[in-house]
Amino acid sequence: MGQESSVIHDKCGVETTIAVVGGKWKPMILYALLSGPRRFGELTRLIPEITQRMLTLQLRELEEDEVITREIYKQVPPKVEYSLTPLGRTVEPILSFMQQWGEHFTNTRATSEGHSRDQRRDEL
Amino acid sequence: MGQESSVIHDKCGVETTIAVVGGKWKPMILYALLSGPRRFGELTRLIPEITQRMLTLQLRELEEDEVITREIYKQVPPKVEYSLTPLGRTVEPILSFMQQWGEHFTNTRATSEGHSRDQRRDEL
DNA sequence: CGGGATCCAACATGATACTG
DNA sequence: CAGTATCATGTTGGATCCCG
Repeated sequence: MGQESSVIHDKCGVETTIAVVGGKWKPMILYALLSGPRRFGELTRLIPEITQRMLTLQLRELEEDEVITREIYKQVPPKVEYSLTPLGRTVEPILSFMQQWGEHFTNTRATSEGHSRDQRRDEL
Repeated sequence: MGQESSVIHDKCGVETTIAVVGGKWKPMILYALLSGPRRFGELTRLIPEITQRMLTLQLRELEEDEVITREIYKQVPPKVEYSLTPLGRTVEPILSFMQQWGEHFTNTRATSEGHSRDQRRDEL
């Protein structure tokens, strides 16, 4: 009883996943960290389009989510290294799945026809 | 040569996936459609918090991405039905993976400690 | 019933300059 | 080097009213 419409209160893990690994920059940041610890400056060079501001903000969020760690070496000039946590390493498979589905999606649509909603997701 | 920094131009499928199934409403809409075709009014009842405007916008995007179809029955009062396309049905597994990773993430963090970034993703 | 049109608030992101 | 601070803009979502 009470399932009259079975309303969806599906604040599901999907949202969580998107919140943690989604967005414009986090996938690239995480991808950059898969190969090992990186310094702030390295990340800006690996992801040239990102601003310092956004990199800082995204790194702080990832850190708060315990997906990465931030290690400060007390020295001059300053050195800070970012690394994936064990939890952070579990993102690799999910990113991989999302990547694959995204490519499948793009390929499927590319075959049958070619119109696009925003600025062509497959442009680069 | 030329791979000096191996810059990440990873406008990868991850972004595509997020663009198609991500966001605040699309997962719920897709979930609602997994069980079969739904009318506009049904969807608003299944997802009470969504506004008509957002439901319309999201449905249009999903339609343009060929994830769903929109069938208009010419009659009075008007009747419109939304259904998943075959491509749309392929989202089920990826949504499932994202769901599972999101729950794993939440559980992992819940055990060791309890602080949160935004308004607790696991609140409901 | 199933929207479209308009206006507005909130948030995400960008540009630029400055600092310990 | 690794940020912070400030300001401007873009994008998203909500509220409300109207229409075939």
